[in-house]
Amino acid sequence: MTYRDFKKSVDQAKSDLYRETLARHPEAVRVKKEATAVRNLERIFAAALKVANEKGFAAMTLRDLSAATGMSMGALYAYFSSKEELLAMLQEQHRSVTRRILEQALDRRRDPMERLRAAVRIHLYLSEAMQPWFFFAYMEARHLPAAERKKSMESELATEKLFEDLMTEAVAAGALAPRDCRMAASLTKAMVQDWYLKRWKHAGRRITVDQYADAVLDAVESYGKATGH
Amino acid sequence: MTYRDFKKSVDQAKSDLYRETLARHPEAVRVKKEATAVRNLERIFAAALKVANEKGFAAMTLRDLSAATGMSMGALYAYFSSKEELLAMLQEQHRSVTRRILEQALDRRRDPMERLRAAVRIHLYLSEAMQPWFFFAYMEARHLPAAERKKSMESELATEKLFEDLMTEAVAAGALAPRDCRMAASLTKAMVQDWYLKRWKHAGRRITVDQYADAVLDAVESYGKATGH
DNA sequence: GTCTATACACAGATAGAC
DNA sequence: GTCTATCTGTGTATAGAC
Repeated sequence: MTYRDFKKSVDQAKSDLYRETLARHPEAVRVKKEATAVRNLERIFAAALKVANEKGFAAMTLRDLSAATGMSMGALYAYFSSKEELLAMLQEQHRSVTRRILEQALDRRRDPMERLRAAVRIHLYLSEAMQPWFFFAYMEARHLPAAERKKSMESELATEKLFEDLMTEAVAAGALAPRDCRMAASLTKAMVQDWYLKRWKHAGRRITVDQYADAVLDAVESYGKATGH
Repeated sequence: MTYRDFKKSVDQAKSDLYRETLARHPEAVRVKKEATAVRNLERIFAAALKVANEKGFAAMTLRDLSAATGMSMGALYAYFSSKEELLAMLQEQHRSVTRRILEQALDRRRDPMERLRAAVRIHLYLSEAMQPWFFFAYMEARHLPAAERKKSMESELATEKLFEDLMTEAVAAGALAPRDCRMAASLTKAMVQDWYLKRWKHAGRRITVDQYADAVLDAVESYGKATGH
């Protein structure tokens, strides 16, 4: 699979997700007509990510958001009841998309090494298709209230655990040499995250996500083939 | 060299650095007695890093800072003329420490592979000794005005370029197999940064900086020994 | 549903006593 | 040098007309 194929399937799934978010926050979104609500939520989320990723969520004022969406502040408050709730909605939507896409992508594969490669690749592809979301979730995690922050940490550790388990399986199957799989997974995660945290750098070097995925997988496999001391 | 040895030399250099910062901002710091100025700048910087790394610099109010330092707001303003200038002072001090320590540590070594190992290790040690500074510089870089942000990006790219050049030298000397050294340096930087960005995770696993450095260098060397396809 | 106008709180910054 | 008291702008949030 290449990034092009992947992106199509993600784009299709997107509008469903807005309907889900509406269903999850019935008390917050006061707008009743679903079509209107979905369209405006999309505008609000897109504008919020754009502005917040430039100057930070705390520094983004609701007047900024009003200007960026073309909606009045009064209208904005029909879609969330406080700025903090907007933050929670953004984080939650991000987590649910990530979970869903990763799960369904790994479903059909069996070979451990193939599953490991797919997990890394899909994670990179998804972060490319939804870069603003991933960047936002990473940078704003510490501004969440305790309960939300915990969810965010767990979600991150789950990804890492997935890498670790797949590596352990690959070792058991003889596809990788014995290693500290938890450390290997941690280092892999760091390389994957750099893709969306430093996008300007990679873009300036004209690196595509496919090339980056190849490089990361190459690093993982050569680390796993050499003998640890 | 281990982390213990390294930390001593850094601690010694620290008070010099406050005197330097004072010299660089004569118009901002109105306090004339050097000993007082150094002592209070130290308190202010430590408190600012602590609070800002918890809730973000934008969300930290000067009243927070006043409470954390035990100084009044009036007193704080004797050490900087605006919150934005405090931000610039913090970033600048971070950059100058990093530059100085890295340069002096690489001075005496000649063998390319040894220099590469030292560069990675020293970078990790320094980020450990000054974790709050590194975390702060990374997370707050995008809130800087354009000119400051440019300096910050250049400083980061310089570190990466150092890794790249040392890898290129190591390849030329036959110590590493031919590879895309820029990509290898980029991946290495990502692993190094993860050490101070996700400290809670590594601390929870009881990983020491020495162990982490070994793992990263192990990854770099096995990547550099396998033949790229 | 969306707008304009406004309430109220709290931020950064300073003046002037000590 | 440091404090307390205060000024002024701007932020979040809402009320009520359309």
